[in-house]
Amino acid sequence: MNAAVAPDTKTRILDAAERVFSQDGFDAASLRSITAGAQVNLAAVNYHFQTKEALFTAVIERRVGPVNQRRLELLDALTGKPSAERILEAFIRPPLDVCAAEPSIFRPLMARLHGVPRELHTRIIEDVFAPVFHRFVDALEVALPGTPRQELQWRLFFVVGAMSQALAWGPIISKFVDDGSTLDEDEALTTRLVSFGAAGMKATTKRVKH
Amino acid sequence: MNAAVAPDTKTRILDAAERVFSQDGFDAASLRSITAGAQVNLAAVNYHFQTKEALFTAVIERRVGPVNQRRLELLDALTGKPSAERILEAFIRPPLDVCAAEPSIFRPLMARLHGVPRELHTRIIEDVFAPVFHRFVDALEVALPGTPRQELQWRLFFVVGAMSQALAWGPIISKFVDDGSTLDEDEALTTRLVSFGAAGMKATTKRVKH
DNA sequence: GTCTATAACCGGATAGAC
DNA sequence: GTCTATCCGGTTATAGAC
Repeated sequence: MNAAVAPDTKTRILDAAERVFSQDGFDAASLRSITAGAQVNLAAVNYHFQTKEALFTAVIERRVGPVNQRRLELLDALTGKPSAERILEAFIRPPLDVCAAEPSIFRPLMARLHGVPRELHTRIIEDVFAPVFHRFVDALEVALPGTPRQELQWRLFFVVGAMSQALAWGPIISKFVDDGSTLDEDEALTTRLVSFGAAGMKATTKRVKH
Repeated sequence: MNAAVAPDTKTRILDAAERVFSQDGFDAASLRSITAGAQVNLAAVNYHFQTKEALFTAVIERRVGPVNQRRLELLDALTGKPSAERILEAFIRPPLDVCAAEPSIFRPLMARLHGVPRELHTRIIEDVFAPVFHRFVDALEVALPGTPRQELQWRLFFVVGAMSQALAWGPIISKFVDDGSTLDEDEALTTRLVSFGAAGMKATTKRVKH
């Protein structure tokens, strides 16, 4: 009922922190620029979040939870014996939808989360992401019988990497892609990732020369 | 002839910087920890490299050049009408070989380079990596006729992401992979990436529901 | 070329008033 | 809950001796 009232201090800090962490990364971001953006006092962040690390964790958790929940919803909605394509789409679409909503923020934020792990990220990834990851591996095991589970795990990891790469470098990818398409955003990228990833998932491993 | 003499100041700084940047990232790394590791004075780094950014660039360039040169050598050595597998192997093997040589340093360093772009990285990537990238797209265009060049560019980008992901998270990937294989390092990872990437390259794009 | 010393500044965190 | 003021340590970069 109450339409978009002015957000409270804690929310304003989270919003501003999201912007600044996304743009500068954890180390280069300063609490001062965050509090300036949130138009709150520097001390407020310590009152509400204690430390910079805890603030970062809060920023990530606010976004990562819903994405993973949506992934599982889409996965559970698949009926029959779903193909690798449809399983991957359930995995890929939720984060890309969020990124499409506000690219300048969520794209680098997601890409950073999947980038080089800091102890900070690791806990979040392990606790929140690992269960979802394994649910999708389970589904892929049904869709692609005969492929060792371990292989499917590696390949799903590769898909995460491909997605993360597209998010991170999307804005300047035109430097590499010839035609004018700055960034076939949203739907085209999802399609590309799904068809690439599904094909990779189905690969028949050949021995490379040894 | 002269067997491994003590490296000079400039080289010691580069070596130490490589370690520290790799471990902490550009922002969190401090010149003080670098000069401590190199056992040189703080001012030496400014004398030899002027700024922290220039030092970082020098660190990257020292490693990235040889890797790309080796990539092109392997590509040129392919005879006949090489398959996507062999082309991708020429692309993937050189960086993975370097990473295998000293995993704790080069894995995160390479992964950081391909991570979220800072203005800093962007120039290096554009100048040094883009020409190599296009050479490989050329080769893939011959190997996979009928696939639009633009599509091949996106997919090679995805391969870079998969590789980068494997490098970045390799050390803790055992949290996700069920069996004990902490890290099928080196050869097995190359094989996995080549077969996954080649299959993805050959994907026939299907329309995702719209 | 390499050092010491220091400039000039910015970082996170906190104490204590209101 | 929110502010002001401040502590204290760390940062890059440079000036100038040797």
